[in-house]
Amino acid sequence: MLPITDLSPTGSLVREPMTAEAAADLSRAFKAIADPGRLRLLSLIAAHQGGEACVCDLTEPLGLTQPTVSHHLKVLVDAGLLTRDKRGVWAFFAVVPATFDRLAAVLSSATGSGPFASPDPAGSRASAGGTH
Amino acid sequence: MLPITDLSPTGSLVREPMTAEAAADLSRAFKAIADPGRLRLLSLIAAHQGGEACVCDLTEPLGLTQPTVSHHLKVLVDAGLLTRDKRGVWAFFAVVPATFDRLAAVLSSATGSGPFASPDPAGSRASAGGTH
DNA sequence: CCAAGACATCGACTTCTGTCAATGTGCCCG
DNA sequence: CGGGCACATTGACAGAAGTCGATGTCTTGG
Repeated sequence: MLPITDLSPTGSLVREPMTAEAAADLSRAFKAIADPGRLRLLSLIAAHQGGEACVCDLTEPLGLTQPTVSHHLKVLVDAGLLTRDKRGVWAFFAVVPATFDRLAAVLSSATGSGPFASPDPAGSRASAGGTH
Repeated sequence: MLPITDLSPTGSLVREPMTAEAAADLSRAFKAIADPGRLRLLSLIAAHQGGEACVCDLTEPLGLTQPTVSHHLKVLVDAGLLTRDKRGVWAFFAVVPATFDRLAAVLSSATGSGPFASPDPAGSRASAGGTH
């Protein structure tokens, strides 16, 4: 129900492996995007008039039924990637750029200082092999 | 088997919705990251000595069996997120920053010019509601 | 107040995914 | 050359996820 508590809960883990809790939170967010239909939904909504769209605008171009589209939209809203705004009979959905940025920051950290950054890209192979 | 053909196959779709093929490619990449164990694996490898680690270094901190860890590593290698380098009896895995950057670029495009960018964040609501 | 439209929810089904035990493969040391 | 070690593969299973038809809820228009 809650979108995402914290996408980088462990700022001190820059040089330490991610905790199981942090990994679970992150995986919840990435699972929401790891679906072809939902990716197309996000793209369709972003490319739509005014950056928002209702369900009836998305059902046909996706080739999925209305309940399925509604289900995917709920997943995206729960993940904090979309906002739902019900006006009259229609429900308008719009992207939340901040959430995308936070996820992007985690991934781009591979070449920066995040959880996927290599402290020593090439060197100190003295103890390579670890405890063996 | 092939890592990822192209993470942004449709550069011209900046203002057009993503194609089904592009969405399928992207979802394959994100599915690889959308798992708590694999996220921790990536983090563990990046934080390890020299930015690389073998299976035996990862089994115990993850709390998963060796076949399961090996399976996850294969998924990550197939997605182009890790490289495998077999030296002697050990197989060393290292992160591929370029792949992370490409995925991050797709997500950060929500506030830029990518597939998730809103052409008109607030305005031109004249035709809001589309065909209704 | 009733009918119609837009969307959400439910129930059921199929497929995908993560996990493990058991086994196979290749390398190294004695 | 034979035994042990690191890792990959296989087969089987439980749980999760995507999809649809049917139905419920709410709003608007007549």
